[in-house]
Parts: sequence; structure tokens; C-alpha cells
Amino acid sequence: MARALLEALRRRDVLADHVRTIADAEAMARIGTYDVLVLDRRLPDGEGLDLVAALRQRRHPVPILVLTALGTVDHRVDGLDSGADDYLAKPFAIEELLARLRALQRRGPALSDRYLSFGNLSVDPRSSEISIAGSLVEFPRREYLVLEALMRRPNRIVTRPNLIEAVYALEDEIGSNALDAHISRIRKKLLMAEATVEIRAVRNIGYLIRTKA
Amino acid sequence: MARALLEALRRRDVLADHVRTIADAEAMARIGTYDVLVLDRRLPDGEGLDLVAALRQRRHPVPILVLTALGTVDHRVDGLDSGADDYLAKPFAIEELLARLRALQRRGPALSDRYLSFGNLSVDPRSSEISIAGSLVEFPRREYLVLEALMRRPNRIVTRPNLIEAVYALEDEIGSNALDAHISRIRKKLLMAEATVEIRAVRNIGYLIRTKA
DNA sequence: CTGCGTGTAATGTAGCTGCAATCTTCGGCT
DNA sequence: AGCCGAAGATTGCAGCTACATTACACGCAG
Repeated sequence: MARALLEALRRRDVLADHVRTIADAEAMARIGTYDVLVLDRRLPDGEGLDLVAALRQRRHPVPILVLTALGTVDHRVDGLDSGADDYLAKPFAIEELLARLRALQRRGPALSDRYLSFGNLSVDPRSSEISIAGSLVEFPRREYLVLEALMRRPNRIVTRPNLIEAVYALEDEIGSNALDAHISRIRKKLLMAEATVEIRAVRNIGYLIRTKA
Repeated sequence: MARALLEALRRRDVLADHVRTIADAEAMARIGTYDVLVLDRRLPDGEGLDLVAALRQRRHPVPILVLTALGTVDHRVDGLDSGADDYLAKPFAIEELLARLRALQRRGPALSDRYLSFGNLSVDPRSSEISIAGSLVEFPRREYLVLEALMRRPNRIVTRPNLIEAVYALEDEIGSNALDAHISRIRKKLLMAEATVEIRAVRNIGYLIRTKA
């Protein structure tokens, strides 16, 4: 399958590389600069959509087309919502695939980043704006960064080191409860704005954001 | 058909406008700012793909999804190659359409050199002219460049390095608050002209332009 | 020469942010 | 169950830093 595709691409003077595993694909995406990534879902070392999600999480801008046998509407919706830009199910016409690749390449790499929303809270990483219950709420920089980091993984624990890294990118900062202080201030604002989410501490590990009981 | 779609979108709090003809669609695209354009092919006054081609010819950046009964592979290829970003044939599942619209909206508009307009401010990169509330306002070169860079990504943060790069293309220019000074002067002019947009600082990162509260 | 554009520097300022002191909560242990 | 220690929560405060603004000087163009 891959071989046939590579051959078709080569015949049209499209340069392409091929790898078999998610791990390799991730490495290639990290190093190389590609116009488009074509991805199957059922791969030797896992589910292709996990790679999509991982790349998007890191804000990797490469356009991604998922090409797979899993073709129900639900499959398609899942694929697109995981961050893929197009989804084509087998069987497919090679000409259509090529046209879709052209469309993706034409459009270029993404500039945008997904709106993060959870409960009645939504975060726009592009403008660093946060709205709660529909109205804009101002957050200072560091508080914003903490909240954004939490919102990138709602319902999941984000470790203290991760949070500190998110806020103090390179700068060194150790030995204080600065992070706790930020959390506290964020909580106060969430309360003020009547957010339906809350930040819970996970002892010895970190924090997570989740919907209020 | 259009009514059903509008209803489905409205139910999900997606704002949408609907027109019946190519002429109207063209007018709307020219005036308004839309995240995505959904287009049928067989329209009362012509072939939808002609509109796609016309918009692309003018470098219109809006993502376009063609939604039509014409669903052969050739139809699809033609649609995509005319400049559309996605092509969905009837019959289709509403959920898939919505997912595809999300994907397009996520990715955002293509870069372009057409009129940049936001709020009551508009910038013509070709002539380097700026109008506020309909009347032309003179900006010196450097101020113009800063404002254009911001207007290329309204509501998004533009980093200081990006801005500096935009203004001082090759020349070396470090160690001063020249950029801040420009921003300040631009702000003064925006105020004078009663612009409905404002420039906000994002601490430690850069600036962004957005509509005034 | 004059006027505008632009970089620099000085100065002002707001409000973020880290800290520490104190209080509260939680989990483990007997 | 109850106690204790440690982790987390909270809050006032003070220093500071990044940004804002203004004035000024230099340079180039008409």
C-alpha cells in the first residue's frame, strides 16, 4: 500500500519519505520539514490518532491527512477532531488523494491552535484571552500560563514540574511556593466569575482542572 | 437543505449566514469576515467552483468547503484543484460536515496580501495605506510596518522579535525601546482617529491588536 | 533652513510576582 | 477515632520589571 502510494507520488515528482511506526514518524516530524503528513491509523506501535494529538499538543503546524480503512462517520469525526486536517477512507481514488494533498500543501502550515474549552471556561492561546461564562476575564501573564497548561489537559493531572516549566520557560526559579500562590489567585478569579470548573490539588504530584461537583 | 444545515449549526452555537446566489456570496465574502465558506456547486446564477476560482485569484484567504451532489472522483478533484480546501459529496453525515468545518476553522485563513481589515481599521499592503473609520490616515513608514504586522494577525499575539523583524528587515537594531515608542505613537493616532481597535501589550511576549472593549 | 521621522534616554507607573508568615487540609499511623 | 506532621492554601507586602510616555537630538529631504 505504502509502496504503491510512494510510486504514484514519485511519478508526479512529489518528494516523500516513508516510515512504518509512530515512533519513527514522530522523529521525522520533529527533525524534518514536510508540507504534509499522511498517516494511517492502525500502526505497529499504536493508534495513528495518538500521534496527531501529540503533535497538535506541541503545536506542530504540519497539515495532516489521515488515510485509513476505518471509515465510518464516527471514525472520521474522531480523526478530524483529534487535530487532523483531512480524513480519507479506503478504498479511495489515488487522484482524489493527490488532489487533497495539493489542497493541504497549498494552504500551508497551520497558524492556529485549537480553542481550549472546558466547562464554561475557554482559553484562546493565540490571543491569551480567557472567557468564563461568556465574558472576558483578565489574567496576569503567569496566572494565564498556569491555567492554559491545566486547560490543555482537562481532567488530567499536570505535575508540578510541568507547570513550573510552563510558566518559567527557561528562567530558573526554585524554592518557594510561588506556584501555589498563583493557583490560589486563579481560584479566586474562577470563583468571582462563577466558573463551573475547579482546580484540585493532587498531593505530592500536581494539579488538575475539572468540572465542579 | 440549507435550512436544515443552518438549523444544525445554530443548535451548536455556530453563527452562519446564508445566501442563494454566487453574486451574493461574493459580496458577503468581500465585506464580511468569515471563518469558513460552505458552497454548493449548482447555483441559480452559475457554477460554484467559478466563485472559488475567482476568490482564489484575488487571494482571498477564507477556507472553502464545497458541499454538493456532484460526487465522482473527477468532480472532487476539480473542486479541490479549483482552490477549495475540502470537498464533501451528498449524501453526507451532518456530524462529518461539522467536524470538517471545525478542522478548517482550526487551521485558519491562508496568508494573503489582500485588504486587511479589522474593526474600523483597514490596511492595504499594496499601497501601504491605512484608513480608520473610512478616512485615510497618514502613518510614517515604521509605524505603518508595525501596524501592518499586527493587522496581519488580529487578535493574535505578535512577538517582539517578529515585530522587530517586520520593521527592521535586515538592519540590525537591538537594545532600545524603539518599538515601544512606535507603539505609543501609533496608539496616539488610533485614539485621534477614534479607532475601534486597540493595541495591547502581552507582558514578556509582544503585542496584539484587538477590538476595544 | 526647516520639518518630519526616528532612535535614544530619562522618567513615570502600574500591577505583577515572589516571599514569608500563618492557617487549613489531608493522609498515615497507632 | 484521633493525632501529628507535612503538603497545600491563603494573604499582605514590598520590590521590581516591563511597559508607557515624553522630550530631545540627529539625520535626511525638500
